Amino acid sequence: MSFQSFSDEIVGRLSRAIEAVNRGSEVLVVFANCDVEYEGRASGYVGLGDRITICKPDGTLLVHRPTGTDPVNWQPPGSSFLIEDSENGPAIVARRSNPEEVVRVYLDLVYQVARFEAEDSAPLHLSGTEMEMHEYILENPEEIEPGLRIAEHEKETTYGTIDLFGYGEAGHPVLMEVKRRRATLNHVDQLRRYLEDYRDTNPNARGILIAPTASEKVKRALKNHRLEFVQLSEFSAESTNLSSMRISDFE
Amino acid sequence: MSFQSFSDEIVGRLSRAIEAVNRGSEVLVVFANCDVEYEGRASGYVGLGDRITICKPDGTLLVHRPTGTDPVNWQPPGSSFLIEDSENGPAIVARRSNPEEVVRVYLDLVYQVARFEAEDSAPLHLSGTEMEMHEYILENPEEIEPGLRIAEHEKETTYGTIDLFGYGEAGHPVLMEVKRRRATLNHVDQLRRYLEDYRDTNPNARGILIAPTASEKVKRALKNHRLEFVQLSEFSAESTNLSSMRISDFE
DNA sequence: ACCTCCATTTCGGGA
DNA sequence: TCCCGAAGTGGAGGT
Repeated sequence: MSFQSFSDEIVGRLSRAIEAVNRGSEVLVVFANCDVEYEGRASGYVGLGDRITICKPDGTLLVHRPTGTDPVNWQPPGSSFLIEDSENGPAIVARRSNPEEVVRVYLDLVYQVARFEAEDSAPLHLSGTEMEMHEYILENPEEIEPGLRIAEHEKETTYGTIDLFGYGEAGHPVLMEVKRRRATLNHVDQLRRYLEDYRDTNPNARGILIAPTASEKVKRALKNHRLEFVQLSEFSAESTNLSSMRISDFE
Repeated sequence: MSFQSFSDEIVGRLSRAIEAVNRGSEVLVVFANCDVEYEGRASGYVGLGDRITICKPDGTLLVHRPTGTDPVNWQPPGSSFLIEDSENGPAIVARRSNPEEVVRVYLDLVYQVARFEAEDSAPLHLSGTEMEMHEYILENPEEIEPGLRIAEHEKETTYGTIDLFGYGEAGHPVLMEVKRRRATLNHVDQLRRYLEDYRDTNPNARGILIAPTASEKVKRALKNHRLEFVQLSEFSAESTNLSSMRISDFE
């Protein structure tokens, strides 16, 4: 079998498979040695290597190396696929507009082509998010401080959304920024930004950063700006034993 | 063929494949109807659906739905794999510590199992990054403003790293924060934070946010804090035609 | 190991 | 559509 005929056969198989992907009915997975070219918001190139290319029916392209969580190249949902038979051999092309971007996977050697008629409509249930932390605090404001009364959730202001807004025991407004993981200087900035408007009119307005942990540097930055830190690590489902939860707990 | 024997056969094939993955020599890709359980920093569950599960030799697990760029569940590099034959059928288990996390892919129906002895050591060359923007400004400071002299790149301070630090024509210190895409309020915060120390001792210290675009709100926020905006969209490789670049330009 | 910040971030929600 | 902020963010680079 000459290279040309091999290439023709592959191109035919890939073209038929890509049609099915563009119709929205199948996932295409190609195991191949390839190099990849990208141009769009940035531009890039990665030389020959063994990779797994996935074309999803929603127009997502993924090119995965044998290492790492993130694809080495990709195209977000909404792209359209095309097999180009260039002089360098067949290439999987994924193109989108807004922004104009194109990824070309030049197939040097195709090991395997797999088509997968996949159906998946199950919702993902995720627990331990920041939103759940909000809800926990709404139901247990005393965990933040005695006498705290929470008046608003996701309060919109000119310069962003305050996670939780309320009033302390002394009646002063309290702005709360909640983080589900270790607080950073950025989070301090965020809280300061929200608070600015309030302190203009009410110098006694308070700001509390709520997170499971914070470095000394972050705590110092908070102090310098007359902001407070409240540690809150355990919330909601933390105590429930997930090893005993399955479908029942999520539906 | 009874279900039991089917399961036994699959478990055997998967176990042998997982061994190869843990040895670091192969990628395993499983096309299956499955449900997935995750517990770690958060916890989650997604019901039955057709998905592609990828086990990489560096200990990365990916579970991909037929839609979306991101996996519905995953485990970062460093995890170790195991086939568990539970009462619910065989499951691919990926576990890691620090943080302690586990993902279980319960295989309800396996359509296909693919093993891929993949070798990939090609470096990724990416162009159009923020670092390239820095370099462009270092070489063309006049694009920011006439008379600007840049003294330091990535200048470390107590509260973060200043992208570019220099002196304006009048001799005042100039702090620059560079963004490769549209500037946000967060970026304004970042610049303000860096500038605070300087304005304590030198009220004439200036701050410039450099980005291709910024919303009116961001520009207003900058003005309110006596900060400046400089638009810089074209830099370095923008003019070079990538359609004519291939291996030669990257090596 | 911690800190900091970029990313072709992606994704979701609201105006 | 843009804007804003979370994410099980991941990943790199420095200390």
